[in-house]
Amino acid sequence: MLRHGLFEALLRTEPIFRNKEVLRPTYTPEDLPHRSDQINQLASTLVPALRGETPSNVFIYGKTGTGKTAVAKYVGKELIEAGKANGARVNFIYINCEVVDTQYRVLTQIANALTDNWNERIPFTGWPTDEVYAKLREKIDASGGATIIILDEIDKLVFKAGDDVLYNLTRINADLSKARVSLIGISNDLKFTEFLDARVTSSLGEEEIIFPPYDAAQLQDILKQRAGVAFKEGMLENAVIPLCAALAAQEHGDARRALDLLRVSGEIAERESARRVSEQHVRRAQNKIEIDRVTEVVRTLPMQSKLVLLSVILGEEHTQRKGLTTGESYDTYRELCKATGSDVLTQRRVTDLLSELDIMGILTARVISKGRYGRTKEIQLSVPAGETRAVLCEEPQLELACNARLPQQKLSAVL
DNA sequence: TGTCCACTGGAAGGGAGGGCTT
DNA sequence: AAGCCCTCCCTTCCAGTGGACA
Repeated sequence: MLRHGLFEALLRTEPIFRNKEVLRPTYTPEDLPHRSDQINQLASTLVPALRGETPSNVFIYGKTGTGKTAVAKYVGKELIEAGKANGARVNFIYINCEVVDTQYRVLTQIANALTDNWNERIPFTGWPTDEVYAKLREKIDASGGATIIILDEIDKLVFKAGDDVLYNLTRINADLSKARVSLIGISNDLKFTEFLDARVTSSLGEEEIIFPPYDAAQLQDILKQRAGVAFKEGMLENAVIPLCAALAAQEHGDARRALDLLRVSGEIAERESARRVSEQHVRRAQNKIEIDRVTEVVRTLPMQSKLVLLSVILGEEHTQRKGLTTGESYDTYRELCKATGSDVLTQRRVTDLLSELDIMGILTARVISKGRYGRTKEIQLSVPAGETRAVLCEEPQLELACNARLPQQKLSAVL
């Protein structure tokens, strides 16, 4: 039967958002509060591009959600404008190395960004790498002026493909006659520089810009600025923005997190047809974001890790207490493997899988000594059992064990 | 005080699978 | 196609250990 007025009822409720898009991480705002130092620093490093000189390469470092990408894109946009106004040719190419993560793809991406003509594009596979490099050189030279290349999440590229690309790109100026290239590397992980050739490190790090985390007050400013555009007038209770800022400040001052919180709070309020967004909505949003994160992590776990995790959940259920020993969870795991027809790994391997789950924050495992009764790890689930179990149940192989459970007596005999 | 439990976690190495070169 | 190397996942082996208990 059709429910009449299903959408009418929803449409009648006053919308809370004016423009939700400005709260999304992909949005680059016109104005970046508390980042003027970094903007100026980057701009003054790049300004030689407008004078026909070669700008230094720049390395940008900062934790997630500190505005690195936004600042780089913002300065890029301004630079192109200034170039047009002053008759200087400036190319600005943004590459996210999490997506474009091999030498071939990076070079192709840059070359194709400099081509308007579809027929001249380099195919996504097929060419020898040195030929791509030669073509790229030719295109950069043909385009002339300055070409600024942003390599975002550059650590991902180095881990995946090594530093050959960076080595080649940092030396490309020597092979150019009419044009100049400078690189901006962005990373939230400093460790990756250990894997770089010393020549690449010194060349890439000619200039360094550090993005410190935002504190709670700065996050409030950011939220206020965006909330003004995102929400309709008077839709936020006074406590909402300070709370979002405080919660995000606890998590290493991540602006992305703060904006997510605000957006999800609004969505929850809207779904409930609430008149305004309240503190309660923020708390619920915090909870929802955390559960979504866990759900995503658990869903993408390899099969054996899922088995180990499920055996911890089942083990806690059956023993009716928090905190299992390694031996207990391994016994449950073995039963579970038999019940699902999976391979049984050794205890040694399972301890490693447990440690991995510990590092991911899905459970906590700490070494305790029970004296006479040996030394072991005490393993506790640190995520909601119900939701986690529901995600594990999605796996066809685990569905039965998850829902129908293991044979009761068999398990209790073991435990 | 020494014993001994139930492990921990390092080291070394096997083998499957993918990618690259020849 | 063959050979080689690398990475990942895993096993086997084993020395080491905190602290309750005799």
